[in-house]
Amino acid sequence: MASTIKDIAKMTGLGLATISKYLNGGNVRPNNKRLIEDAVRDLRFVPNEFARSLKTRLSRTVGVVIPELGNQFITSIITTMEDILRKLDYAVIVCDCRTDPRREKEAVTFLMHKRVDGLINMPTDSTGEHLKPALDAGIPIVLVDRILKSLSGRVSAVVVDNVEAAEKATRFLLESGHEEIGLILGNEGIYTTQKRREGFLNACAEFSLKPGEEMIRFSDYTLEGGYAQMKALLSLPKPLTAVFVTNYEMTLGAMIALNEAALKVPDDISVIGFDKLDLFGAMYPHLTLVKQPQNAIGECVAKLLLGLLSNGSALPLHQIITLPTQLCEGDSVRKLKRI
Amino acid sequence: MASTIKDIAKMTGLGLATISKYLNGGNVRPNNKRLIEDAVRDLRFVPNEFARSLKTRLSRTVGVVIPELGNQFITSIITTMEDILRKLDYAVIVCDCRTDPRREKEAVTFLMHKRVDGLINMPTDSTGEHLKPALDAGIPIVLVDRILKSLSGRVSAVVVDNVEAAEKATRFLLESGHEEIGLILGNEGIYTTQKRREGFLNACAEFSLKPGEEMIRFSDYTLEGGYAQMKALLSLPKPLTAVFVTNYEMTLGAMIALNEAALKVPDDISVIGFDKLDLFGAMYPHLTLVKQPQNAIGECVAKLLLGLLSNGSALPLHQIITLPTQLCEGDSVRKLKRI
DNA sequence: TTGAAAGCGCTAACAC
DNA sequence: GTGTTAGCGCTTTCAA
Repeated sequence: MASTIKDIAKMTGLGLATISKYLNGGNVRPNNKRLIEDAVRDLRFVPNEFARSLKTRLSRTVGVVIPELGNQFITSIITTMEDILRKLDYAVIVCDCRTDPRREKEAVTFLMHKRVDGLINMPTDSTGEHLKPALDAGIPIVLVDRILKSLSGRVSAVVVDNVEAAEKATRFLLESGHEEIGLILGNEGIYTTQKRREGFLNACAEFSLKPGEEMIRFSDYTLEGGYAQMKALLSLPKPLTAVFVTNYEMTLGAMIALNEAALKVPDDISVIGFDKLDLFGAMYPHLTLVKQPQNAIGECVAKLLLGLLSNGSALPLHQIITLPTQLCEGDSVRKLKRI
Repeated sequence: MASTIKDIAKMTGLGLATISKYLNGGNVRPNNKRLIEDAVRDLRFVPNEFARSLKTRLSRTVGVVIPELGNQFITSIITTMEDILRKLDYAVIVCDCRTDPRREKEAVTFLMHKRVDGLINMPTDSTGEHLKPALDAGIPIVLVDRILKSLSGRVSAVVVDNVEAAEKATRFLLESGHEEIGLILGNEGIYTTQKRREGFLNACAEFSLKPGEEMIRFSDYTLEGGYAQMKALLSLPKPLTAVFVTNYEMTLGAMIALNEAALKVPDDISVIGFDKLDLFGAMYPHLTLVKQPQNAIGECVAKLLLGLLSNGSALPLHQIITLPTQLCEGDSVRKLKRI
């Protein structure tokens, strides 16, 4: 049987309140402090979180709802967040909703039943409907990588500047003289997809270019998807001189498709990829790529939520943090003309 | 303020016990059942898990301790488990210990403080020291993909038949006439690495072959690692005719290295990879590979734990479940001789 | 600074 | 089948 503060009270002769106070960082007489510490050690006392939670109504637990665990961007963010949160004694409950809005809604309900103190969500459902119950219950929410207009001002969010990222990458290709540029995007309708598409089109417009719809491929942010769409791009009547792939998995897939087609990068085709500089930077040719600050994103999300959680009953000041991306130049883009 | 069963008692005129009983699946008079159901709906009653846990000493939560989130084998298993467990109302707390035994031990302590009902662990520490406290506390444990001899009989485990898997793959290469076979393994000292190495050597011995140490490369189960070790293998004085890569990420890395070296599979070199049939099966050439039953592993783990959890106070019957792998033949192995 | 006492919301004897 | 009651182990007034 595990020991309780009652046992400590008995052992030290002190009252429950004193012990509880000390355990929660309050001031007690040095002598009593020693007494309690000794008893805690001797009895191997560990506070019962159930009782504590029942009283405080706080679980020291946060829920994370994501579309898919098997994605390096998502897992790297979770790893960072989890690290920070666990250090502060917050447990992280992960719910993979498999890009299914119904499952996503269920996950939110589930986490509310588990009485999480806060919610982190990379939304699949773009209506934000699934978060309403949590919002009504006053549970602080931080969105990751995606913004939900319908929830504006009621949740915090951390995103990167997707439009600028795509503009920079596309502009780099255009300035190198490329005009036949393929674009491989994620799921249509998703925030990042829209923004990256927007950035791509912006840059093209700057150069008075209007890429055909067949050059802009929607996919699903998976390796298989990137592979398939790259194949599709290669089978286009008018050959591309360059391609911009907008996440890590799809970049990998696209590279595999290029290798299979025996196309040399950048001689036969130029490529700009996404994320995992350490990896793509180690390969030859070094891939030119858009690098998202994944660690910073995870940190921001964790700290934003922590801020909201410690905010007490004061009404939360929700913010949207936009982080910059970096265009890391490698050797995968051929200069078709002098810049 | 959330409603409680007291509110339901007031509203229905029933006693607390009746309501609690009904809520936990007990029998009540049909009329009262209706009464309670109506009240639950009207009051939007949700049982307070804190109070329930305090009383039952059960958290309906399980902890998962893994070496790394960014690994497809691990995340696919977690996804499957999480799905099954959540359906039964178990929350899954994930702790990524980054292949660090110290962090792993901390994770176990953390999860015990959170009072998880059970523990799932893909151990980094091969002594099993980190699990002792949980074992002493009587927390059911299921090991994934690795066995800890020191904990024999005190924990359950789900593994695949790694020796046989490596034997089959290696034998396939040998029977095709290959004699210069490279092997890319995971971290030295890890269970799966040892077993797969053993299987490889077994098969070689059957053919009276003793591969040089330089052909057996230890790595770390990452894409980067597979890439680097493939490069190393390619720089060996005596060229290989085949290579066997023992996980998904390293297979991907090895393929990239081969592509960079402009080596054609299987003409220049034969390859047997690991996992993700859907992916490697879509690529050309179709990779011949060892396929682990990832979903079945996740299912077994979840069900094994569930079994232990519902076992009540009866002393648990721990078992080791060994699942078979499959050798899926593609076009990536060249026949050097008629079989 | 300390201690007594109330109570968080639920479950589970136990008596009816 | 139902209701009364006594906790589970903690925090937190409040008075000393």
